[in-house]
Amino acid sequence: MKKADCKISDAEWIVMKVLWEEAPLTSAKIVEAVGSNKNWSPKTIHSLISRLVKKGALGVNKETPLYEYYPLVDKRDCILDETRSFIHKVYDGSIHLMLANFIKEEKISEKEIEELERLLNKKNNK
Amino acid sequence: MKKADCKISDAEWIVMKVLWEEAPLTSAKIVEAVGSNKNWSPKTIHSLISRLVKKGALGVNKETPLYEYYPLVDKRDCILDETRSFIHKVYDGSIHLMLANFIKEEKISEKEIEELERLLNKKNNK
DNA sequence: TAAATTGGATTACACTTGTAGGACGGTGGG
DNA sequence: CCCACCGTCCTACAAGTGTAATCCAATTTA
Repeated sequence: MKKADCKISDAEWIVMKVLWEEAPLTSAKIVEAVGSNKNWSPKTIHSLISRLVKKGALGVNKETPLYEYYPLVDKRDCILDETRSFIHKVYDGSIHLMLANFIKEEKISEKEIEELERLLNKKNNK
Repeated sequence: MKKADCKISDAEWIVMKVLWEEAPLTSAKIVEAVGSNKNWSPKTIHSLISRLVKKGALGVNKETPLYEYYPLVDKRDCILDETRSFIHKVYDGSIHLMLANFIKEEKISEKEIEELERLLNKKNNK
């Protein structure tokens, strides 16, 4: 699981999330898992899988009769990357600005607020 | 200032941020403002400006000898859009998951933590 | 005033992305 | 045993992006 430069596009993320949830999977399984929330032709999903393999984000086990695919990049790393580039683009890199804006703009339930407060507290005491 | 579908690319965001900061500006001014943090040819910046005009994200005042450009889309709306699509891609739309992850992963100073707590509090009491 | 620079419009060009389709060979059902 | 369908690999193709260059007219500069 390398960090690598995982440049994963929007559509590809959907496939990756499936594999991060459960792996290895055959392409049929992936198609099935994705199918529920996206209306793509299986061909499209195959394309995405191939691209991800070529990019080095997915690995393939060719021993099995039907190839099995599994992630080669770490989900956490990809999330961090994606997050950083988002924050950089929109907030000029200011995490603080971003969090503040979020808390202000988005509707969060009271329970969630309490949990976030708890998290902040834990962080503060560390 | 319409909300419109502001599909602004990474590079274009840099230009928009300049104009949201101060407008209207001539292209020379924009080039100058961008120049400091990006190493683009002025030509590149002109291209971006034109695209933004074509997209309807920027307006032009052609009365002045040198055209003056200004935003037609609201910054806040664009941020919200961008944010939503980020959260949807990475966190399946869960704002809460996202905030929690942030607080966990990123290094935030103690002062910032306190301010965030203050914000959360205000939100909670509202 | 002639030359050099700049601004705006148009064009360029390779790469990525979304979204498949076609060819070919293996597998499963009748 | 033969055919239809699925998985793989390759190809396609238009739109969007990053990153300019060209052409022409206006403007600044020597």
